[in-house]
Amino acid sequence: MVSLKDISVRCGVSVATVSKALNGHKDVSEATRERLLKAAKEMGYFPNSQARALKTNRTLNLGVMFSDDAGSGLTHEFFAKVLNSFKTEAESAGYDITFINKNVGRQKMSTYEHCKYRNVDGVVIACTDFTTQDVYEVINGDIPVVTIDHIFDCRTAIMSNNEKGIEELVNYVADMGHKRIAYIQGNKSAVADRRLAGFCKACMNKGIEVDPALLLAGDYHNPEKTYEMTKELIAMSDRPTCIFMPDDYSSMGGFNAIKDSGLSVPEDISVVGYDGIAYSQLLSPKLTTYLQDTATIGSEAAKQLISLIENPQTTFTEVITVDGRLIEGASVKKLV
Amino acid sequence: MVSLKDISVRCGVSVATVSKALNGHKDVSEATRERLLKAAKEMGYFPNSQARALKTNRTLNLGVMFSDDAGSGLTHEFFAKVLNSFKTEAESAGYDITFINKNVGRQKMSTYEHCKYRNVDGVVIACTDFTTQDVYEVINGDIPVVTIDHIFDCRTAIMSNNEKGIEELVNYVADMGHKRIAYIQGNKSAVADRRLAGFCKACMNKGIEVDPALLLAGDYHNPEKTYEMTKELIAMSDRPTCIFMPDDYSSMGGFNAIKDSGLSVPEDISVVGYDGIAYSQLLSPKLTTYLQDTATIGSEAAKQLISLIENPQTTFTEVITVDGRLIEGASVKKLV
DNA sequence: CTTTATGGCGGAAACGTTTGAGATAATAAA
DNA sequence: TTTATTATCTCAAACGTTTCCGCCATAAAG
Repeated sequence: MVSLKDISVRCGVSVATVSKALNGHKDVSEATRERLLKAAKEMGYFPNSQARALKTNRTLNLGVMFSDDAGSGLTHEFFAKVLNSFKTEAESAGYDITFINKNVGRQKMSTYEHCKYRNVDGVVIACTDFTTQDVYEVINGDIPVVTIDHIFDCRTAIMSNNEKGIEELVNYVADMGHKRIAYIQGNKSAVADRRLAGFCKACMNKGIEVDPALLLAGDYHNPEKTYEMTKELIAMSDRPTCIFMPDDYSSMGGFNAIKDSGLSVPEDISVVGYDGIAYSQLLSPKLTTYLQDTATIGSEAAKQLISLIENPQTTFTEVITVDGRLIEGASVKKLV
Repeated sequence: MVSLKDISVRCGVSVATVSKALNGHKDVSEATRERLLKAAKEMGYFPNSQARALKTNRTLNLGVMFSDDAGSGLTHEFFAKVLNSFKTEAESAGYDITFINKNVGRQKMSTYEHCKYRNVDGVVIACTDFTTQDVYEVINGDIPVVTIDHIFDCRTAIMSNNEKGIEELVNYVADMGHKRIAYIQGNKSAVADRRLAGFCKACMNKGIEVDPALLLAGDYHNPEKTYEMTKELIAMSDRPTCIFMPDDYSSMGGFNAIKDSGLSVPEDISVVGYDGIAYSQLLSPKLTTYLQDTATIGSEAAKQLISLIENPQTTFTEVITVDGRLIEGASVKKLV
């Protein structure tokens, strides 16, 4: 690999001058700067990121912390889309991304230690259990952090507007004439709490009674569980006319439960999802759901994180809320 | 951050000795080694990966090169699963992974230059157009490379056994009594070629005529296109009794086309997919498809790549074929 | 008792950068 | 003419490792 030294000997200047020229310092003449830039390009020079990092304590690397359990993680469309957008934004600012985890390799280390070892400039935490020791360590550490869909004190958070999303769905469903609305919730988490709050609030506003019997505890991303819950709801004496599923993916379980009961969507029972994944619009009937703005969530997370990194003095933390958009499918029937 | 030097002054030995003790060199007594290890642990020492990389020219970082266009990349379940498995295997060997691309950040650089800049120890290439300049540069470079689902001379490749997969599907369908089988292919690529070869071969073996009119050019991961193609097939005077879809995701388009034509699966027309994604088993009827062994593909890619890295002398390149498994759903009807 | 091996350790250079402090020369001000 | 200022560049240290080489004991061999 061609180094600063190679350029310096070729051009008859010192290494320092080359470094300064390439980094745009002002104490090098325009003439030599151009000469050096030209030589660097010709020789195919690229800075050695490790050497630079060693000296500057900046790696231009962003850590991504998430749960790679089956069902969440990379194969989760929401996370994949957020990550993709995060990646694009980060890269345009010159940052690369590295997956951070409890590395079980040669050295056993915690997630936070992993961050330190790799010297990431910042970390984004998403789609994971936020109540673990590993997360706390990172949150309490001295590395810039942005969280997605979870709020910690003194840390910037990007929040998908789950409350508003559910509210819009409730309003839509209510306007279609539904009164008995069931809600199969996702697993206990900040997101689930906010959705539930939105659900109750919107129901109140629409004058719809929230029957506790219709609030079931389900799981995100778990069609089997959702199948069961849906069956339970169907078996009820005064069955709901509409079911809120934990998310689009799970809703497939709900669809099947309904079908297996000899009923159909939306004639006999209406269904709404959440997420707006691609598949939801390939179903028939198309699913009425709430599309989370993953592009904005990801890019905003990257922007905020980079801002924290590049302005270390800012102790100011923000909570940024990202709205989504209701997608009207054909899974909710208009009641007379 | 605590460094070797910190440990050395605390324990009254030289930096060199600490380094050697921690790296398991033999020229340090068992007594001092233990003393130093203990101190290192107490002080919370972790090696500085950049400094180490600078000296050893090994970063313990693996580059992942893929296409992040919409439709492929992270949101593609096949790739996501392969990546996840690759990641797990790599991490257990102490490697982290970094996404490699044409970085458009501060410095404009090609993918290969990006590899050099980040000093990745090796690169895996998957799910991308293998005929681009960017890929050639990497293939012809001096970094260890493993490719997935594409074979280059002198480079190790992991191949999902597409040929066998299609063959098994054809055999299954033939055994169910089908004679007129249509095949909507994916976009022109090595994978598509192999699948077509498998298709033709298996048909011959089963004594089934391959009607060119039933071999349509479609796209992978494109339900809309598949919808159209399926419509065309349905409109034919002597309509096929079974359709091979490009992949499971696309098959949703096929399902909808059939439904929209007032027909149903599998009563009127049978369907098989490819990939074995989670959704395929949530459809009703469940899709008969071929599950690619993404876990093995990913982990094998990592193992091979690491082996190439850690045994630099081996000029030996392999092509490793990974079989999958047919999943029998209910989308193929048994003909009398 | 001298030589030779060996086990344990330290010195120091090197990897490729960045950066503040100095050096030099030219220019401007006094 | 002297002094101050500026522009341009070099020196050298530093970042945290690894590793070759050499040193010094002690032990084994002659």
